[in-house]
Amino acid sequence: MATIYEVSKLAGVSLATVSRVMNNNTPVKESTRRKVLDAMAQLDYRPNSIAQSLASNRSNSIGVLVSELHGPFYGAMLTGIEAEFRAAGKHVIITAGHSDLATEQDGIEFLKSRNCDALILHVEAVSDDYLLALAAEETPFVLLNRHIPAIADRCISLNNELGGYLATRHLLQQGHRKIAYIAGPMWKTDARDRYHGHQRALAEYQLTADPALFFEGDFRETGGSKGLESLLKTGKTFSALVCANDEMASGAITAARELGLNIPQQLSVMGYDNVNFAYYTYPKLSTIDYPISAMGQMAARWVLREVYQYDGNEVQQVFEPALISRDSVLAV
Amino acid sequence: MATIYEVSKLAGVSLATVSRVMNNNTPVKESTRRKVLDAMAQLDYRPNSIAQSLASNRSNSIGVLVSELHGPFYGAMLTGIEAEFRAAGKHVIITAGHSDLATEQDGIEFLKSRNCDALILHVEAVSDDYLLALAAEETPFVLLNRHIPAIADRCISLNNELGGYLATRHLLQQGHRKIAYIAGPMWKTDARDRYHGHQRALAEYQLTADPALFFEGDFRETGGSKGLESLLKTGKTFSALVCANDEMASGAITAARELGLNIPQQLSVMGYDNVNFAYYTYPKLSTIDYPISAMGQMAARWVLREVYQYDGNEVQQVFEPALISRDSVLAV
DNA sequence: GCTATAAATGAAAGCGCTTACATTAATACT
DNA sequence: AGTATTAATGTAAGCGCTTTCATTTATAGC
Repeated sequence: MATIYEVSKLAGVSLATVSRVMNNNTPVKESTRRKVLDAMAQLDYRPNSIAQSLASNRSNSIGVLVSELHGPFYGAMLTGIEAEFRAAGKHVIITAGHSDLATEQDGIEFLKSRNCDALILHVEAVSDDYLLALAAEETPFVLLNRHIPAIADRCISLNNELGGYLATRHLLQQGHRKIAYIAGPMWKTDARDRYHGHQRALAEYQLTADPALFFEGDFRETGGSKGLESLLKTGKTFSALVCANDEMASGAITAARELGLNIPQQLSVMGYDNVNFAYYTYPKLSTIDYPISAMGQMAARWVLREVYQYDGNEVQQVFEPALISRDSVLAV
Repeated sequence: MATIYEVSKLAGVSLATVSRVMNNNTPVKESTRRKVLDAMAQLDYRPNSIAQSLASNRSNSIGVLVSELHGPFYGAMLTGIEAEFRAAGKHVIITAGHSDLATEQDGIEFLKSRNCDALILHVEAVSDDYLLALAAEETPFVLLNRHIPAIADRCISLNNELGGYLATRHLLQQGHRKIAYIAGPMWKTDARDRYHGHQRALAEYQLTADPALFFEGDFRETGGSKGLESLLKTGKTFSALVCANDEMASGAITAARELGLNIPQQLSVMGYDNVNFAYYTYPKLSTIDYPISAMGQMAARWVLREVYQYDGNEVQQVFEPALISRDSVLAV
């Protein structure tokens, strides 16, 4: 592999000049540039990105930490991120945090140790304080799907409250009045926000959430099935169920089917996230769209702007969810 | 950030010695090692991985190219890969090829330019010749889900023929005799192999595939729905349908439902891949398990062995698919 | 044509490590 | 004790670039 030195020799210029035409950050006479470019082509020269990084103190790599690499949600997010960076010639180092405190912290350390120029974090287990401390360090980062007021400018998040509101309002508009709710773990902000939206929609209809029709799930399929069973056992009737995410909605639907409950005829169900498989369930799940891919892309843009001084596109920090009406909700 | 130089000064040893305790590739007296370790701890020293890479000509990074970052399939694969490398302190650079020739080639160039020590490729559009040429270059790589005889030692693939065989045999064992087939694009090896397996199973029952009951799909949902409609239009009857992947099976099931066909009572359906959502369909999809996560992990091991001289675990190159029997197939 | 200023280029010092080679310290053997 | 080995450590030359600062070359102004 040819080095910059050989290029400079062949072109009859100094190392510095070759470097200049590569980075074109300093004016170079057109004729000189030509010579250098020709020499590069002739030698099939490719700059050594490691050496560039060492000398410039820029790795051109961005660390991304997500909870899981698989699953419908994170894939979409990574797609948005990667596409944006690839176009900019930056590369993405990924790692998984598995929603576990130690693993997330390790992951962040790992990425820092790889000299990432910036980090995009989708962390759940790590505390606000930890992130605040991290913000005081030199590695810049953006938070996806998390809102910490003190560092709001580094947060890209969804208006979860609005999504919760939209889901329940949809049900109310379809005539439902007795609406059960299966929440996510209430220690998670997004779970709480979604529930608050639910309450707000109810309030608009002069209703309040019935504690008996509330179940705290775990955002996983079994949370939905167990939730539905538990809800049914209370003896309280309800004509609709909103689940705080699609996995739980799917679990609830499956459980309902096993109990001989017809969906949506006997029970309308709303999901949340609009994850890929929401389209594959039967009936097709009505849900709230979470524009996660766009949000990933926006996180990438944030980095491009703040870290690499790209200008252009404004960064949107708060995203709006949207109602996706499919077949799991019936008017009553 | 402290450098190796400061550590060496504090510990009262030379740079080389510090380097030695870091890499422990050369014996260092225990007392010296202690001093160095203490100094490191005291300074909160973290080696600069870029500098290490430049000096050692090893980037400790592995490039991974997959068709898509989202989707049920690749996520599982990435999980397997990342977990293995993370444990080894290597990091993974990912990029997407989108099953497109130019994008795949670009992606490979991109990864090479990032000084990856090795590449793990899941490529579809790029030709065998291209890969053969790549094999002649210096960057080592493994191919996932592709088999090229001339470089068989770098290929990790599934016995697709066996999977096709298992799917159809399952149907035959359940008493089905008229079996329709929706294939993937027949220019893809895996699509062809799966179909050959189908034929072999039929042959064992003294049957041959009826061309009228064959449809070439595209591995996507619409391929399944269009396939089923087309198959139905021929007027030929069939009691079972095997689809060359789960997406198409899901499309076929949805189309069937819209046409008032009961699954599995009136038509048994087999999928292929055992992708995450196969569990969320209704009825739950009987399918062929593709151990893609394990295969990703194995690709990582290949790299660890061949490139980083890890010993231990043998690398398994050909994987066996397995039948997953769920609810979309009924005995007749 | 000569100086003042601006534009283009070059020289060389790092960036923070690894590693071949040289040197010194420790151990073994007579 | 003195030499031969072996083990442990140090010295210093890179790895392939970027970038500051100095120098040279071109342009302008008189």
